[in-house]
Amino acid sequence: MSKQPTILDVAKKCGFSKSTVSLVLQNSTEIPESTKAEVFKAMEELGYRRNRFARSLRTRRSHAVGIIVQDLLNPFYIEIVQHVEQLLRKHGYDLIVTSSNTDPELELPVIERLVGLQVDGLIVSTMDYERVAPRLKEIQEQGTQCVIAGPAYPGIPFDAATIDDADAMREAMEHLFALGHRDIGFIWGAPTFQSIGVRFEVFRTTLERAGLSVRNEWVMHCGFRLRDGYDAAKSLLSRAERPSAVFALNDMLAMATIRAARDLGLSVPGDVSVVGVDNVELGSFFCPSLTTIASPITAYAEALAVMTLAGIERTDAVTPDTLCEPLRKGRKPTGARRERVVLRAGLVVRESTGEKA
Amino acid sequence: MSKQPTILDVAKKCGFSKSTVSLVLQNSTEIPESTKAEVFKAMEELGYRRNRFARSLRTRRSHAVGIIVQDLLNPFYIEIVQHVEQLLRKHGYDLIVTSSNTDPELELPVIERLVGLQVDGLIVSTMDYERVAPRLKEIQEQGTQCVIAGPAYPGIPFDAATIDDADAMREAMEHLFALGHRDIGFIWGAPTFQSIGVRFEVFRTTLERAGLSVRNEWVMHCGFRLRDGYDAAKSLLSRAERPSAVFALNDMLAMATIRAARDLGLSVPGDVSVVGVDNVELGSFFCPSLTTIASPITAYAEALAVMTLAGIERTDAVTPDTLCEPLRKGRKPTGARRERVVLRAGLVVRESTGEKA
DNA sequence: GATGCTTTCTGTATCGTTCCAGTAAGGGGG
DNA sequence: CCCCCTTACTGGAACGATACAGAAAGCATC
Repeated sequence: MSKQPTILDVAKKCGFSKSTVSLVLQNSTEIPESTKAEVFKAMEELGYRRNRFARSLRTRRSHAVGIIVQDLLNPFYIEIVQHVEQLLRKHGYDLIVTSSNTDPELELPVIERLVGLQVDGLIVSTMDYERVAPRLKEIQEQGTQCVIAGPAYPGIPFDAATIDDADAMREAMEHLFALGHRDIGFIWGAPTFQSIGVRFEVFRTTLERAGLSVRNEWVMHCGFRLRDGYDAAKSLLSRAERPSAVFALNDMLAMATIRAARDLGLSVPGDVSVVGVDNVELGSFFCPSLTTIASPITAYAEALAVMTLAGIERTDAVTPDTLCEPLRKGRKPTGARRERVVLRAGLVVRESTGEKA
Repeated sequence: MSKQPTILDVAKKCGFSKSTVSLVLQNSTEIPESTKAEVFKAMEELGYRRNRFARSLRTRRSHAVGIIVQDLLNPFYIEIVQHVEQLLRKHGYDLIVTSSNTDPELELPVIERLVGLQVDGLIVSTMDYERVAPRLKEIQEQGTQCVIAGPAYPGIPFDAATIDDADAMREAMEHLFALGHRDIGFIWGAPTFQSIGVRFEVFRTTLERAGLSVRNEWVMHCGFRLRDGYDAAKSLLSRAERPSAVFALNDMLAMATIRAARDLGLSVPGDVSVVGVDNVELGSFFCPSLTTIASPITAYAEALAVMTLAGIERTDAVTPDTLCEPLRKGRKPTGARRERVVLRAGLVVRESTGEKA
């Protein structure tokens, strides 16, 4: 277990001072190529590896970004995470992935864990904005860029990327109406989650505009896990009067709903039509495949990554090695002004919706 | 953006020296409770947070463990990750989750990233053991505990946890034989992945013991993604002569296979029976639900976590604050002797297998 | 009252970087 | 020849914690 070489060892080996080696490491323009080559050669020969702790201690930058999502078992979030990770890595940042596991109580503890890891940026997808916001604000004031992934009030003090699926929701409702459905149920997760509220509002207003109204006994609250969706759907669909179509808050819940219908001897879409949200890949392989609301995941992830990086670089006028030219361009240091990106979702019609029997 | 307080600030505030404050932070037994209380109070009032970089620089410990899995879109790995994470956190370690995304070429780069983060331990699920082993050995020699998650040759120089599904495979084959199946196909992922080789050997020998033999045109090689499985299954099942049952290397591939069968107008299990591996939760909600080989995920994750922690603590006779009593107990510092945990899998019969038509 | 042993606490060196002020060498201009 | 500027490099002080040797006080022992 031999000791790792340090820049001092490298310096001795190549005959320069440790300051010079450090400058080479930072890719400083003050160092001529010939010197860099010699230093790199020495590093190579010694198997030198930069010590991240020392660097971070000195620079107060970890070059890591944390993301907290609601449920890693939902492929939707995995896809986002993977895209964000790729983009961040291109700019020299690592992504640390965490999840609250659909438990609102865990959100703050998980955020604390990431703060403990001293990330430079934080991407937060929360189920309970009101609860985490005060702490996030503190964190942001301490110099850590915070970005909200998900619905955001107009005036919030964070950069945010939002998927606006109101139009897609309306489109989905029109789609169901066109197929003859009038009796539509709604299966949703924890009521605190803001975007759900938005979706439910669209659900209500669209129904009302069509001369219908929400039937409360067809609105099921449940958790976000498959089991929760299954139980909720089963109890919804075994009612004496049951809806002919069901809106599920995400594709996982939609699949569970279909399974529940099948277990009750109902066919999908013959007896019940089901619409999901997220367009996870598995939904197109499910039998029947899911009609769902598709979000522009790549663009969403990109927005999150870019805002995070921009925020980190902005608050950081000091260290030149963290500078990312492509990001700097076109961005004035707006200071308190917050960025807001809104992306539109669309409807994908597949097998799980059909004409009312 | 005020500066974070340091132990020096805390020391000044409560009138002790920074050494004392540090000892309190390390929960040293040398400090009386009364003093600890005073110090904690000062910390509280200042909003002190321990600086991880400084600590890690000094102690050469990051209190972080890295895990690299093959595919985060496969819930099997997510479940493992979640369990491992919980256990590690109980002992004060963070888990950093990464994935090679089923690309063997990415395994080494991802490992390098984790090394760059200076994790104390590394849990590796590799698709190509031969390729990563030399590097892992180096890493281990530098003092980072490496644990292999997955198949492992008897003499390998790493701790390892393995799921032995040979018996379950045989059981599954017997199950298919009992249902009248003689023509069985095999859909597998990248051929380098060691456990697949094991499974295929069991497949072959079981067939041969039943007086049958492997038909090469029914053995499909494909990647691990849903799309790959779908394409492979479609081409397999559209052969003039097709198998009446198909073994898929994991549940994702099994679901894709079922979808492919359906798209070819074949019913499952009417025309084709399908067996998967992993027992992911979604498999029981799929229509038809999956017959699959179930691994003891919790025990597996626990084995991985415990071996990782034990290895970290073992190589680390110095710092008392990393000591974990429950782990130390019953473990002698065996030095070079490597731990090996083997867990047995079992068959879960559900709807996707049935009598041969 | 000198000695030794705890218990409780402290001063200082150290971890491996980066930052900053500054130096030495070389060249050009007056 | 002196001055100034640029280029290439360097020494030493941080960063915020832990490690270690040792000090001071209290008490028991002989």
